[in-house]
Amino acid sequence: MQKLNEIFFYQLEKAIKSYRRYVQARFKDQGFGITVDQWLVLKALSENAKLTQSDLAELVFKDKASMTRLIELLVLKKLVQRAAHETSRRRFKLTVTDKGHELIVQIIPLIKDNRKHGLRGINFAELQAVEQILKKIIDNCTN
Amino acid sequence: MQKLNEIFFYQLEKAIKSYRRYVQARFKDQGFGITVDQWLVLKALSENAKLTQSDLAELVFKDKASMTRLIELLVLKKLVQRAAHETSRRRFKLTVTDKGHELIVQIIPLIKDNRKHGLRGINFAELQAVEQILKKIIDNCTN
DNA sequence: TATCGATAGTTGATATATCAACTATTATTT
DNA sequence: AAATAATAGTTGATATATCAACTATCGATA
Repeated sequence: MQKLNEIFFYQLEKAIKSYRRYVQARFKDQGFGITVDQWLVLKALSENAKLTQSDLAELVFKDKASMTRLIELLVLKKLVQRAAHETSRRRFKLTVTDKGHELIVQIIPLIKDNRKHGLRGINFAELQAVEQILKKIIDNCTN
Repeated sequence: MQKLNEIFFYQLEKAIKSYRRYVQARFKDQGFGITVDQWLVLKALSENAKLTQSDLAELVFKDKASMTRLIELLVLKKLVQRAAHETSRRRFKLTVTDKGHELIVQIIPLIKDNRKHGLRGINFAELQAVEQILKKIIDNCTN
């Protein structure tokens, strides 16, 4: 496997970081005052209101402490609301506010465009193939 | 391109983060008191002594300020030495110390094993194919 | 060679991530 | 039911990243 495996993970890192930077820069350009991670959490919450902070942490690969603070920021920005949970007093009920939903609607075209831009010149079959390999890597590293 | 492109970058992020965590955990287990980024910088320096701090920053996708501090840490750990540059008074001459070289020698088997582990079940052709696609993404996001 | 823009690196402020220790609550076991 | 384990989330300490403003030096050019 020669030298390729030496640079493979490097390229992997470079690809995702380039994409993140590109996305973050466009968020900023277009006046969306949130980070990529905040966006991911907001989106996840809007799709499933039952997610706990721990779930969200796992979802974006951070720990619970980081999630506490990330959500604090979303609340400060009035994009998410924290309220008492119906059944558990340990948990919180996290709800996307109207302002949050508005932001989602406004940002989605940009998100779609970002993906399109990042994947320009790559066809569906290729994408599928890469995804399978990414899954193998994830599996290798988490078991 | 259906839903796949929605999750593609997510998988990409998950793959590299899983790998990083795996590597960092093994560094810790085996008593190597450095971070993955510190390792990358150390390795790069050992292979090319002429690299400036700015070069190194670019190499590991950080800014110059971060690199200043990362190198401070490598110096504190006595793995790298900073000295006056022969020709330019703006630059520093960064040298891997004996202790640094020793660490490199000791850590390399682990590095190789990590790569092997992370890429288990993936053949060379697949790896090449993925790499081509990663290059496209990098190109798309940096131009 | 004097001027001026570019470059190498640092610093302080701020943002964010991570770890360990902790509280409060809920679930499980005996 | 009481004891214990597991879970959800927070906090403080620390590590690291990023940004903008800055100093010093170098290189190009007029």
